[in-house]
Amino acid sequence: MSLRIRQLEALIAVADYGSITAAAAELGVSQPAVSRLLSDLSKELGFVLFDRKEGRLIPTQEVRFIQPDIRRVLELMGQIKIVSQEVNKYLAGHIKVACLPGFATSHLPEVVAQFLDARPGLTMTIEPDRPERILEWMIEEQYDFGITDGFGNHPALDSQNIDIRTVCIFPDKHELAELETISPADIGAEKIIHTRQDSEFFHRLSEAFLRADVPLHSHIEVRQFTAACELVCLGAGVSVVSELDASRYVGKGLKFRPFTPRLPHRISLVRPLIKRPSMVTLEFIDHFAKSLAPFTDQQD
Amino acid sequence: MSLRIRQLEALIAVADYGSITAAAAELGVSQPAVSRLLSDLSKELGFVLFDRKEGRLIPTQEVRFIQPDIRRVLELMGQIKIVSQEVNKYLAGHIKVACLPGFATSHLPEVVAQFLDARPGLTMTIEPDRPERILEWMIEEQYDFGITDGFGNHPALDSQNIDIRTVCIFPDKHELAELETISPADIGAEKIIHTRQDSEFFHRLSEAFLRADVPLHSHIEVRQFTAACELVCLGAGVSVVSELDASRYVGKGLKFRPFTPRLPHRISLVRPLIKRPSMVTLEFIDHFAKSLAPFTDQQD
DNA sequence: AAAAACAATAACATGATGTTATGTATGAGC
DNA sequence: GCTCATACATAACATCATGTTATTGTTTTT
Repeated sequence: MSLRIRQLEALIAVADYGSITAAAAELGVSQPAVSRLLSDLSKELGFVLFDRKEGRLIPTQEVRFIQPDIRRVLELMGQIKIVSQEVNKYLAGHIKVACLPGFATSHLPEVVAQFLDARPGLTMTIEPDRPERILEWMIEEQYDFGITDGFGNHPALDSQNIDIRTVCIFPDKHELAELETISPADIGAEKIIHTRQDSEFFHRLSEAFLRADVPLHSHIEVRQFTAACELVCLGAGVSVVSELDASRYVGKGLKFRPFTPRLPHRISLVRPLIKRPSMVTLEFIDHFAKSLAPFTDQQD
Repeated sequence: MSLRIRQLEALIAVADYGSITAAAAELGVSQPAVSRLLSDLSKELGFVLFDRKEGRLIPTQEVRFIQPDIRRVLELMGQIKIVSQEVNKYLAGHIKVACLPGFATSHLPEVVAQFLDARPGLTMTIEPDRPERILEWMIEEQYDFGITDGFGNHPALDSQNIDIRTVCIFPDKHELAELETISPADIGAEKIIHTRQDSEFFHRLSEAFLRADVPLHSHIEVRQFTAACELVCLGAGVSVVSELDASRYVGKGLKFRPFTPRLPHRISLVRPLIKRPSMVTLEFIDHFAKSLAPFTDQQD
């Protein structure tokens, strides 16, 4: 038995309009077309579909019994069409993003919210974790897009590096505010809050101090720039962090100035090479990269 | 845009089997048929459906996004087919029955239960009410089948009368048990429990007493035979009721013997004439009529 | 590098679904 | 009860969807 969508549409239209002619008009086809759709359907189902009563066609009990299911089918078909078109317009779908914990709480939410706002059918998953896990996930193609620390290259990944400007942050009333830019020598006497000793960024920072022949008074070690910002606000010391994080704390207890030498903080936007990305994923990656533009000098 | 069921079936089959060839085998068609169904669908939807990975076809994000809806549609279509076939075998559907309150609690439930047992998809509504309302409902075609007191005829109704044998009931230990049949003279001294004075059955009963020149000692007036049975069990008197009801109380405190003269209790099985009945409704009416056979002498 | 498996394309048959033209039944009005 | 208007069914045919087989092109495996 082969029930066809068209037959079901005809059935419902006739049930709703009470006449084959009216149903045909509604469906935008000729009356005989509907006539035959119904007679075919009736033959296939094996029972009478309508009774005439005072000129109107009334569905039989049997039809009434299957009508709800039929309506659901038609409704779902319509929904599939709509959703497909939206997917097509890059509006619907689902994107899984893995990122560093810092991004999950500070910059990413706004970007995501804005992106989703314009795309009603779209949903996203944001999963924060350590850089190594993020790379693993990307290689295993568990996620569509990853935001992590700068790294070299991987044959299975398409990565795009972005260098975020870093700045020196200090408490609101600190006299460092009088300087245009801040160098290691300017903060040689300060208590320094910095990222983990084994991090690539701390390595470059201490190297800069070394070259300037300035001691680096390590005071507190944190994992995230955000934590450094909080501590600086509380007057615990000064730090060098990405402008991305610093700018969010302006007016909340800290100020910042450019740091020299430039020690850009490199992050990588990563996606699996093998897995063909959906259109909307590529759009989102692009959108995210653009959101970082105000904090970059150059891009590669 | 015209999504066709066949295309969706092909999509799901390929997604499930990971290969066009396997999907074609599953669908029972040739490989090129599936190939083209997919390429057509892809064109209509406007996005790529599958990626190759290690020889397997993996659905794209877009497809994964609409896959649940598609599966539901196919599932529902299957269900519609099955239900239609069951309706066809008189197994599924819905029947609305209106009946006298007496039937709703005593005889009808067993008949309905047995009927439904053999027809898993079938459901029923049982609505008890007064005879006049039942007729109204039938004329308004609100119900498929009515069980009511005997009545003449109505141009809008198809009715079938059934005469149920009536018997005299009395408490278990009553000496009436020694008689083969019971006549008005035998119970002239008893307290009589009977239906309402304005009921047709009471009219005929009192007429029988009158002809036998026996006084009828009206003791309690009830609306239903069942109530009379309960009262007789409690020793409140004797009564004449349909054998249908009496037989249900045997061993529960009463006995019965045939009553002479015969005062058959006439009930009518009614259905709307205009409304074409479903197959299963006709089956049920027939089934119900047969269930009354043990309690009838003749039928008309 | 060759063989095997798989998918795409072409050419064609058939069925589903549309059309127009026409016949038939049914309700409304006289 | 007759006639007309309306609605539905049927017939003949056009077109598109969907199937087939034959063949070619691509991957995967050996």
